[in-house]
Amino acid sequence: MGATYIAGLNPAQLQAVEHSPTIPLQILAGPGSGKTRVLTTRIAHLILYHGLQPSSLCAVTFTNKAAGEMRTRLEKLIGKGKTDQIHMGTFHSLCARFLRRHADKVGIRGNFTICDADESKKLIKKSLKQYAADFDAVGEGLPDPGSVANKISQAKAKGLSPRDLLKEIPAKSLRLKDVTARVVAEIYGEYQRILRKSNSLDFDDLLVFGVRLFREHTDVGAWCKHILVDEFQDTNTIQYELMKSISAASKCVTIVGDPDQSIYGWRSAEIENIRRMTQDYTSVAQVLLEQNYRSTGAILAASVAIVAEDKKRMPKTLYTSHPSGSRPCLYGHENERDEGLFIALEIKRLIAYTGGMLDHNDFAILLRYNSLSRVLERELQKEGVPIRMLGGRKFFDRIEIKDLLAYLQLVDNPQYVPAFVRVINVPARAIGPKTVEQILARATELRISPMEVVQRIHEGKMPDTKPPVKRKVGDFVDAIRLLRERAEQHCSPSILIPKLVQIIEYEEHLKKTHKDYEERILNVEELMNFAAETETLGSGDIMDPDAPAPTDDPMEDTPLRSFLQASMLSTDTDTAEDDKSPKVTVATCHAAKGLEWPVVFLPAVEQGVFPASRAEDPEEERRLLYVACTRAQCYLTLTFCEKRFMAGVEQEKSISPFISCLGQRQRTLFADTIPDITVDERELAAKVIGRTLPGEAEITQKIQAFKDSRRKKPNSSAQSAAQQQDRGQSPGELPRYEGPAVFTSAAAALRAPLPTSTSSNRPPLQSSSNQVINGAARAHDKKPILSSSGTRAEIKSAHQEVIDLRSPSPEVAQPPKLRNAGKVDLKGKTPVVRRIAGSSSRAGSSPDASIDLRSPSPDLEPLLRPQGGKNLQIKPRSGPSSAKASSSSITSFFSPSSGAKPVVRPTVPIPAPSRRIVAPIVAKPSPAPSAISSTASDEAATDTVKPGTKKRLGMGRTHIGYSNKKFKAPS
DNA sequence: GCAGTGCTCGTTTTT
DNA sequence: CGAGCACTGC
Repeated sequence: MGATYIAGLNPAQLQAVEHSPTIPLQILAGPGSGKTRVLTTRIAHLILYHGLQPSSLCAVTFTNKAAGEMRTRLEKLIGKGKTDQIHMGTFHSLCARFLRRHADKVGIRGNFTICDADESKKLIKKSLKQYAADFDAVGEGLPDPGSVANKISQAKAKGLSPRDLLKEIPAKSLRLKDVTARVVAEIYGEYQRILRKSNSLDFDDLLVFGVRLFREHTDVGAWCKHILVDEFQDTNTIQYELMKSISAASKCVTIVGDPDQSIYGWRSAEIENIRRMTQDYTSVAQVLLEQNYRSTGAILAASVAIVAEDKKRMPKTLYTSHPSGSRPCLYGHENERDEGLFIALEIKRLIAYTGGMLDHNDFAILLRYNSLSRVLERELQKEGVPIRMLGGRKFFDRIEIKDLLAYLQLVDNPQYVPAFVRVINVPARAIGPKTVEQILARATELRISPMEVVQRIHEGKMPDTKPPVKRKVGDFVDAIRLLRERAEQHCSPSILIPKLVQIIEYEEHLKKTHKDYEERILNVEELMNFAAETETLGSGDIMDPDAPAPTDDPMEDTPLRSFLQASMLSTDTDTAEDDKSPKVTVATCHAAKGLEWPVVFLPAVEQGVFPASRAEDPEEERRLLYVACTRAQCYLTLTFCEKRFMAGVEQEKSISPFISCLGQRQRTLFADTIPDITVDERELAAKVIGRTLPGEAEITQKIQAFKDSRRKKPNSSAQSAAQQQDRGQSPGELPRYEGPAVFTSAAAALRAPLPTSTSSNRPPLQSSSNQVINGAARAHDKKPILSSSGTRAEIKSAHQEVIDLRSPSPEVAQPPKLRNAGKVDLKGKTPVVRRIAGSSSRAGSSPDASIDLRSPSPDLEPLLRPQGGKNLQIKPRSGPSSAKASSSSITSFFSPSSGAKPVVRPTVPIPAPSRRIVAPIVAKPSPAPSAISSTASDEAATDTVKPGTKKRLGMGRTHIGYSNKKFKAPS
């Protein structure tokens, strides 16, 4: 069939798209293999070719952002009209949507409030206090409410009730573990009762009640003819159950997943679900997408080498059609400030050396956890590199936002106790904790909501209350009542919020209670913007395709209710950003899932961070590092420090075991110099990301400008000392790290044990055609890297080198224009002012950070014309330990459980590499021991691609421009 | 009842 | 180092 939407798919992708709609399908897709494209194309195919009604399809994504992405792409394929009819969203948002409409069927009310994690933690904390005696009895203090909340959440994720939990605990045991478990079970029960009384569901409840709804009322899900689930490796048990119950009628499911990218075990995700599915559904077919279109060969090779160290992992094969490119860079620094500065300078350098082909949007810095961003933010800010923080709920977690939302929640659902408690005394109404307790007690006693209690007090129907309370409560009750009337008339939140702010005089309250009230008022305005957005976008992903026509039923959806739901279910990652100027993305590795950037930095690749010191599953941490590495298209840089401040204490750090366990292969996989951006290198990068380079003249000029800008800053210590004094500064101020062209001690230590070429930035083997990277390969040599003794001298001397190259920081030289300049506290306190969001996926207007948006088709170009020229039949590869790896059946991909169902494999020949590199990517002893400062091997490296280009530009390896001092080999 | 000060504590990842 | 916490004095 010549359908245009199918054009450009490779055979495996085509297989997945065209696979029979009636046979359950698993698409096992490696990173960058075009899974989102396959998924959307399959949806289009189901509609356009098989004639399924859009409204009979259900597409589930892991985040709202991903849903938005999918929506954008589908609109291009099948138009907005059809796209809007598809039931699309996260499991949570889908459940919320159906529960609103069928609330009565599961014993709740349609105006239920979604209780966020913060409020549920508060509720749990309160309940917990009653159990102090139980813990006293075993000589312990109270456990952390957060951990209790976690345990409850885990129970729900597995579909366990409080009673189920109690069953597993030995009665009357006094072991701490059992006492805790018992208390958790009891609190769980009590917590649920409170939620019910509040007409509220927490995040997990959305799924629990969702399953109940679809399971017990099969008519509710009867519309569903096919359900497609993305990121299936990250689904937990209850989500799996949900998928099952939604597909109960049709039994038609398509899932996409990658076991290697399973990084949500801590949230009870079960990779096992992939295997379970093959048992629960009949004749499950499986298609593997192994062709990577995202990254260069060198990046993919290093990434796969990392994840392949997981011994329990099912080996598999990945291909890339891109050339090898620069090896990922592995770089050590003395401390995190150097690290941050290094990254800032590298970003500038790469922008200059690509002649502006790359802008700030093309860079990402991925962190193991958020707190690592502090120093980084500061360093980048100092260097004038603009950043955006991606992810988290920062915006919706701000006090001023929570306050206003609580009011609105109370307006919509007067039973919701957490909101009542939060705002009954905001602004201050002289109703302190004690009074609140009395009101709550009263409510319990009378079996009414606390809101009802104050209403009665206000109306004088509640005799024995102190007179002052009655007076104070008046405004509050009136405000809520007024807003409720408006809300019921479908008044939009963008009108309700200003009204609310005005009635309760919220701005005055902010001015009185917060120093930074200006910022907070801006946030309030931002909330109004968000409300307006939610309305115009038809409430985004929570839109209901077959919503009934508006009626006067008070339980029907109001704009306010949609708005509240959107607020609770969206992170600021998926809300649009107003400032569109290019910025470097800073995100956690988790938040980076599914995204890609031309350049990725990975700071703090250290023991205790990767894996995180309290991580439970080290293999999951390894996969996380793999996920992070595979986000990069052209350049990947891992950095680590010798020392890092953690918890206010300076700690000695060593490189991550996930890297050091690679042993000698580390040297072939990673470079310890930054990539030399030659003409060829630039062209390669341009090709990989599907862009065109500016003319050489322009590039040369940009490079010159960059060099000039660096030169202005003092480079040698003597010079800098002089300049420093010229400015009247005292010497001995913070030294400034001037150039990544120098090795710090840690990097030197990396080199030390074995002499190796540091100047060639290319892997020993390279090919401009397809490469095969076989995950089954394993390193046999496992020498620890930093432990080698006798290298101290080298460390020292290299270290010395660094110090010499530093120059003092001219504090005056602040970067000219910073994001939010003026509002930002330059001392580095919370620089977050307004909603700092991710790319505007919903609007689809911002090109950054979204797969393929940037370069829709060129990415897939190689698919059509495999460089090798010939289509080779895929065969099990032979070679060291790789035989099993490439065997291609369902049984080999997963645990070889015997009960495996028939397998459908691509029967079409898959374009295979014309030249293969079979891993292990050769642990050849590296050629030139003396190569540390060798230009010769440098030349050799570039020459392999295209000779002569280098001279033209006249740059050596150390050219980098940060420093005129050439690095010398330690003698 | 409230606001300010000192203290402590602990720092993973998110729908 | 920073954000939340409890305690204190008004």
